[in-house]
Amino acid sequence: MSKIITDEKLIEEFLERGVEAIYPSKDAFRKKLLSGERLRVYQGFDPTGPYLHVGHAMGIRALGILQKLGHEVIFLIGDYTAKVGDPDKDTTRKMLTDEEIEKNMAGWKEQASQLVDFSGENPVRFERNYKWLSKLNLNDLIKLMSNITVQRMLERDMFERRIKEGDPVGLHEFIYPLMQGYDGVAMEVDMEIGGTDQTFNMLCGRDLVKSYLGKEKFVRTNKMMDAPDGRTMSKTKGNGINLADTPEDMFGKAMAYSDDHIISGLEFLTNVPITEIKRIEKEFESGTHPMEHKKFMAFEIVKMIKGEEAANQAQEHFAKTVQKKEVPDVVASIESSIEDSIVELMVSAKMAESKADAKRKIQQGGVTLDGKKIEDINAKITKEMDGKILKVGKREFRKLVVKK
RNA sequence: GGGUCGGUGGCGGAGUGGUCAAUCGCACCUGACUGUAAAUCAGGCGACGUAAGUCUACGGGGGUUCAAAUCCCUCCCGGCCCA
Repeated sequence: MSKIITDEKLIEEFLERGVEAIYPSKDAFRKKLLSGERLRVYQGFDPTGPYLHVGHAMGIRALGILQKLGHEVIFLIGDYTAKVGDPDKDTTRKMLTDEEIEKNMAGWKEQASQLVDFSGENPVRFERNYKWLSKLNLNDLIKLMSNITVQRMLERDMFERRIKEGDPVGLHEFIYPLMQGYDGVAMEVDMEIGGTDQTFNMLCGRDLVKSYLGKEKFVRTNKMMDAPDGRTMSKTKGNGINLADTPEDMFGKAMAYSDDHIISGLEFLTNVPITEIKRIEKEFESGTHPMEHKKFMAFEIVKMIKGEEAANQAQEHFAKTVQKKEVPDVVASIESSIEDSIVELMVSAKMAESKADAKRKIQQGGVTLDGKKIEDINAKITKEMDGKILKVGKREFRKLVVKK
């Protein structure tokens, strides 16, 4: 059992950065953290997609702070709840099969381990809610349901809207908040962390913990960061900056944010001190070039997840390939033989989806060899091409290795 | 159980016998431009084929027809209303 630390700086960091609200209040939770009591905290993740993204990183990093403070941290995988599907804004989600869930879960530990520690003397623990939810019987369910009123469910604006517009609302969707809330009961937690989209579910759970265990479950809601395309970042849509992305991709995706996301990006997705961010915000207003700030943000995002060295490399890569349009330092090579067709080579190297796609790319002028456009869709590999760089689109580079 | 509407490409959603590989929007791809992988603009977007064309595809199966996503039969699935 590890010692509880009451480092005020870390505590303030936990209470402030990226936080929308803490229930019942920040002060109450600060007091709790300072009390020396060891708390059990968790965040749940539904395995609806294979990749965690930087939005999840906000919560995971918050868990990491509590881990450092010596508290007991649980990384909950909602393998059972994912089967029901959290009610979406306007659609009923389809239920996932076991295989899909297993597939999506693979690699999560690795992705999350960039921000929390799954080993050491106070390791973050994995749980799966299948363990307890699958055992609930009808009596248990009825008891659970008696804690929440239909009125409260219907109040949820998402349901309200769907009903008004004649969109279907599955009855099982009402059970979702109860199941999520029961997780907290089963694990006897003191706090749950989640995005603001989880507020309703988490507060239902707070009531359940109070009623079943007679104690307070604190709730921290995180502000939500948009994806670079301006929509909400989502595992299902796959539009986020993923924790499993290469540093180069992360950097590039971060640079795709519009300028007005820079400040919130710095606050939510990096470790840059809040005071520093305030300073940048001021500088921003006085008219420094946003590009520099955005690069700084991209750099810091990569640094937080992948480390400083990777961030440096990613930045260099971006400057080279995107800004100067040069060939990057490290290029994967592909083997080919003389007389192979370029088109087929592109397909086998996954630079095009099909031969038709490859031909289209050539016809549209998107394929170059050492900077020279390939015009002929029937072009064949020659021995002169050995060692040259084949480029497809803006950022696909392969070095040709021609076997004699 | 009764009535009714519907199941079309990754998604949304047109299309009701040939001119449909299927309007359009989103997503995606390529190009131009840009501080940016943003925005904008242009083009593309089933597969195979240099092409003519061929094949596969409009919930599943069967049928009518010279010809079906479109008509008929049947099965499966869903919405809404009534009981």
